[in-house]
Amino acid sequence: MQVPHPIQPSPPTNPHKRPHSQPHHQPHLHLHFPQLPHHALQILTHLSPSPSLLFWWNRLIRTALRDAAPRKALNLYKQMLCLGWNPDHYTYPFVLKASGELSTSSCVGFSLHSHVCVNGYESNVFVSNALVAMYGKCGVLGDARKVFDEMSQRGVCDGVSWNSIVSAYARNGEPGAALGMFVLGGEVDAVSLVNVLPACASVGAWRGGKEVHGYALRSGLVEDVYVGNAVVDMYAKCGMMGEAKKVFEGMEVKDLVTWNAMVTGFSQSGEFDDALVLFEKMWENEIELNVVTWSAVISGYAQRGLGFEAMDIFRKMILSRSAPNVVTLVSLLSGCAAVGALIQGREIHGYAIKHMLNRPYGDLGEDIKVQNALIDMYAKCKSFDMAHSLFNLVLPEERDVVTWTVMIGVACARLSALRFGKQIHAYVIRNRFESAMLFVANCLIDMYSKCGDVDTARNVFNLMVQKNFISWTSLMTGYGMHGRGEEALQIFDRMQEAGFVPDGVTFVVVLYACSHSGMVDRGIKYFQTMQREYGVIQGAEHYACMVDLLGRAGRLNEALDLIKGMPIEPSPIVWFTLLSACRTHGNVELGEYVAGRLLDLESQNDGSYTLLSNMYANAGRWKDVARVRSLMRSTGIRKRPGCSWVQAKKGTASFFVGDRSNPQSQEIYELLADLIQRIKVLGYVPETSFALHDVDDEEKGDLLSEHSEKLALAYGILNSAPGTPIRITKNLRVCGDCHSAFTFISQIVDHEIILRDSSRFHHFKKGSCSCRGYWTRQHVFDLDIDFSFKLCKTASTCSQSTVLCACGEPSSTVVLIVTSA
DNA sequence: ATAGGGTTAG
Repeated sequence: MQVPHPIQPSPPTNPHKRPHSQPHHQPHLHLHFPQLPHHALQILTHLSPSPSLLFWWNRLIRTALRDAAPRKALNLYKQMLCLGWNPDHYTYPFVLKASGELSTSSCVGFSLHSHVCVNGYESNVFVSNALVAMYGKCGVLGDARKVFDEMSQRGVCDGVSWNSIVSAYARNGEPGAALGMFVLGGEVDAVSLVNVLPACASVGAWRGGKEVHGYALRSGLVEDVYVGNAVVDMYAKCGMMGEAKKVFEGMEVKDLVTWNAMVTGFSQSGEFDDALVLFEKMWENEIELNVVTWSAVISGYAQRGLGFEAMDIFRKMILSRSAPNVVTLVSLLSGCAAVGALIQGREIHGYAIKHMLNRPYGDLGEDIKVQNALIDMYAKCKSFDMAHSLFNLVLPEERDVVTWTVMIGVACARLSALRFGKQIHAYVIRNRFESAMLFVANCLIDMYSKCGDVDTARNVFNLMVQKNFISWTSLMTGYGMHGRGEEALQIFDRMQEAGFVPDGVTFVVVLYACSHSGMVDRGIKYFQTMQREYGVIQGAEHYACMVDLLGRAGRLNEALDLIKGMPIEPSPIVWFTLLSACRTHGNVELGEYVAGRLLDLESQNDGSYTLLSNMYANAGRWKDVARVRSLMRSTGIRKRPGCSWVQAKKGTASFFVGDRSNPQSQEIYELLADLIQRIKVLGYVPETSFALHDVDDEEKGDLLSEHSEKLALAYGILNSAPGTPIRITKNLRVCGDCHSAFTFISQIVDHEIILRDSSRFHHFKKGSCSCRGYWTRQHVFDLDIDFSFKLCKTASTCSQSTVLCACGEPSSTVVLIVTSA
């Protein structure tokens, strides 16, 4: 075999083989480049290792990386080691990048790190920076920080090192730490901004984001399209689509990511119509769409329960030769599941078999996501046999928590929650999978607490062999949620005895528990000691808790002073809490001032307007109520609709005001009319003033009896066995008239009624009501997630995977499955 | 001759 000389493989040996379209005088090196790797590899495998030829290996690996084939790059590296070559300081940055891009397992990364040390390249700044980046991408924050700290001790950190560590924190759910490192770091370039903006976005720190935007404008870095895109995305994620649009329109250079960020922003902020308009525009302008664009639109439809529309987009996508990926298919399947579209689901299954699953070099971790979505889809389409056989096809070692969760949802849908819990225990014991055990048990604690049964939550907690930080916090939250502050604080003490160190979240829970249980002085004490003794920095959330604590006790001026003395910018939630307290205590003057501050910050939030209007209504200042309403009308801000849902034998049903979409609507309205007649005899008087808060003036009379919570109650009564409790959830606060009606109704029906709304629990029992609890911002956010349930066309066809799609968090899914079991 | 940090969809 004749081997060409490796040093000059690129000049063509036969110029006649060149394509005719290429003029002869062109430099020909790049023309033959695509063929190079293949030959070079053949040649290299026949040569004995030598440092002067190492360059060719590096070049091969670089080519693989550029071709977006990280696995190939790592295989080449393995091959060169097997053939006895020694990598150098150029090789490592390449292979580290490749292993970061795979990021499915940090094992490769760890062994590469040890190779680096053995060969003595850890002092090379390029190599160390690549290590930090690799660890960041693999989610091994501790090691990323270790490498960074070693560099920093040697004083060799440069701009790239700082950017790498910021990126590591930002992409691993530590936006606070990312921002901290950004502030500490020295020089700021485009990449620094692109790293820090998503961190701002993920915590809604739009004020900080705005400053970064300002800096980008002043420094001229906005010209960089990556920076512009990150700014657009930051505003979009903070729900400030107006700002996002302004930046978008001002950008001279836009790319596909810019458009995609806008489409996603509109879709996620509830302005899906605008997203579609933009999508059409991209289509008209013949912008080449990629998988992200298509998936965003598909998931937009799927999240709204519009499975058939999602399917249409999918077909369009295939026709335009875009390749769907795992994200696309999972969104699509959840859409099919939502509308019970079995035939379309099968179509996607066929596509998946042909193009995705069982690829020789496919990523198993990705495949399982499609498998899970398929199983879920078949189950939701009542094709249980198919779901079972698919489940059996998944190898036991590949099954993950989601697989089991989906299957348990199929297998034990009719069992009570407790039996479900036992199944989980059994599965966990069988699989000796402690981390999942913890995860599920923590979910159970959360679920039982939210269902109003904190004592069972305590039992789950007591039975846990292994507890982690979340377990303690969840139970403490459960007690706080039910106004059992003393018990919450006991858990707080015991948690520390068990060796767990409280963090910022713990103190939010502690302060809220104090707040709701009226333990003002103890709350103040914890607030003062948290920083001094525990080293936990007081954030906006803690100030919000304190404002709530003082506000509930009627100490409004102290609350205001506290806000004025805040070392950080008061967030909207802080002002909102004070406004809420002003309404409770009827302090209209202060309320007006606070509302002014709040609207300066968040002019788009319908909640602020509603609170203000309710405050005026409580004070009987109807002219002001009308003024707020016309302000809302003129600025185009719409009050978000009230929605209630209830669990009964048939599953979960949900209702808007005056909703008639439920098949049982006629019975529901008849029962409601009957109940109202009967409670009027007992002394119930409809309180029409409350109607003003929720509906337009001209409709107030009639619609009082059609409030979503009343409809949900009637449905619950129709579909529950006598003696069983009825559990209703509402996304907003329950209206005063409904509260009074529920109290009377609980006197004449054989059901205890537990209503959870956006502020607390209400237990109605035999003609009396006890209200207890509090909600943190997280809880209200949970309600928003549940609210998206209703966005699915009808409750009976809404699936858990739709909700999974909406909230994107498996823990919520587990909770929802348990709740509906 | 060759190197490290970057945005969007679930």
